[in-house]
Amino acid sequence: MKEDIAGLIDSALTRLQATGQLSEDAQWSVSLDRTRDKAHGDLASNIALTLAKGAGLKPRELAQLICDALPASSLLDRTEIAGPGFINFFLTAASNQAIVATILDQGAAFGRNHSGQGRKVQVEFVSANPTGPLHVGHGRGAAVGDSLCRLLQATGWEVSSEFYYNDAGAQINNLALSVQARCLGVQPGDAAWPEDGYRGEYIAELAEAFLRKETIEAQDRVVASSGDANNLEDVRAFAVAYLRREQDLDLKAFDVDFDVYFLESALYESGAVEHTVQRLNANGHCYEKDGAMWLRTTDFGDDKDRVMRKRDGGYTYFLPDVAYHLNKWERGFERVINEQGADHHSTVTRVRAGLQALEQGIPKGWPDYVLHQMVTVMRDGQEVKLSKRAGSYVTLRDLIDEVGCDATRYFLVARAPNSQLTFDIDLALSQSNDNPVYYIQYAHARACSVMRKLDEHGWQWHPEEALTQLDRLEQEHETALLRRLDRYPEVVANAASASEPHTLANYLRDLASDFHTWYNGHKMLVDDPALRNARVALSQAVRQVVANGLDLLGVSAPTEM
RNA sequence: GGGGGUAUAGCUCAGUUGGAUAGAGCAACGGCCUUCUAAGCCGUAGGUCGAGGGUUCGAAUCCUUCUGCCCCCGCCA
Repeated sequence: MKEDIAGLIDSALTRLQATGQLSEDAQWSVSLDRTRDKAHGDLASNIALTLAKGAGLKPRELAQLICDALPASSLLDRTEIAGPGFINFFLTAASNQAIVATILDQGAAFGRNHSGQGRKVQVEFVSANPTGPLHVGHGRGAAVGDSLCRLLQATGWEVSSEFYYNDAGAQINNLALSVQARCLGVQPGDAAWPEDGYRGEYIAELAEAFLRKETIEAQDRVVASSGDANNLEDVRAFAVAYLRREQDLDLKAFDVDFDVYFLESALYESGAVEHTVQRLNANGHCYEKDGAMWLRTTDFGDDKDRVMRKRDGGYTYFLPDVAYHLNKWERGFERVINEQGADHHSTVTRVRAGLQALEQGIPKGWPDYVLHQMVTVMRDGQEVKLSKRAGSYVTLRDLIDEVGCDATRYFLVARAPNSQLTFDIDLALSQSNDNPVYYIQYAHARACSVMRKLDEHGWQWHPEEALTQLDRLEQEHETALLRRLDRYPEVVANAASASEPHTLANYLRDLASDFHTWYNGHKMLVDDPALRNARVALSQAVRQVVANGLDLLGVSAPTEM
């Protein structure tokens, strides 16, 4: 639709060039905006404003010339020149109504496109180390990352989702020591409790399971406990498997899964870390200082150089990070999106710098990052800071158990990643019009309910006939709804390319609102068969778009509530 | 001190990538259920878009300075 109108403007301008009213070397790219105010028509262009100066004309005069030169089109009802020189386009009712046919025809495919052209993209998200249950921040990462995957898939990319975790570093050692202490009856606060030990209740549960010699099956491993608390290696292996399984279950309850689980330890085993060091060294970007080996990341935009190999001979996390991303590049992902908490933002420049230092032809701004800000959980107007099991933070599981998967996902994905998020438990729980999740789902359920009622009346809906009767959709509320539906493909495309799933959440809320307004004001199941057919068709089109959109957010679309 | 993010209605937040009179929801107030689900709808009220300067036909949006809040600045991840 938009392209069609843009094409008309284009030919008008070319015509003006031919008649000499516009200079031969004038250049333009037609921008068309959907209008905010329906008094301004359906689409508006500022083309006359941008070209007026070069043409030596007043914007409104040029606008008039363009309008006069527009080719005739059945799409266009009329044009108006408004304000400083905008051209407003009023579409014919028929061209607005046609969207219903498109939606019913394309069904679940409506809104999807092929702009990704099957190119490979990887989305890495959550990537929590197995040292405890997932917290709300991981939940935000999971909701945003998973929705991003769905959006990229919907726009023609070949998507691989990945979870990276460290199963061997200092934090894991700390975990093992904490579990071991619990096994030996030592509690947080005791003199023998390890420094910086994990104090949560789950450590005690883990210790008990270890002593009971349980066998743990996680997504990527099976580990049987030896029950020997003196063997720290046994404890470590068991603890990692135990917490991996717990995180798996949390993610499953959140309806999120991953194509690949990638272990940091694998980078050591395969020699990738060593290879990366050699490569950086060979390129002359390293130096020794204070007994450590440094990478001169300042050569690549970092604000200070970074240690790669510690004084004790071990590597910092930075080096495996670089090796890991090199590995991603070698796997052929021309696009990689890392979804992480904003507290990791300092790694962005560092990793990119490390990749540049490899001199492998990796693009400067690669990979992409989506960083989400902190989540605050509120209940009864008070900030909730702790969960009993985790000790120091609110777990994702707490939220899912309390408000459900749908509401949790929606709330965590409905805000711009880059803004701090307040998760209001009372709001997420409320089954009222306060709650946008139910508001949107209710729109879907209502449309389904209409079909059931239709059946109860003994009526049939005739889709093919309906498509010839769409001209009966002439109410103002119906026009608004049609215009809204028409926007959906652009919303999906934009949410995917800008990595902003929240814009889709907002759209769905607006769509639901338009639908409820219409539903409340106009009866669908009227006696007039043509009108009834047309309205049911519109209702079904809305149902389809709501279902398609919710699916991209990972939220269910119930048929009744 | 340095870096990043952010600041929009009393509250939670949008704002179609620079467009026309800045929008929703909640909270407040007033209406609508013998009619397809009231988990809904309609109306009223609410603003110096943190502050100053700049860029241009046009700025909440871009640049700059300042202020507040959040995050990071480890040979932890």
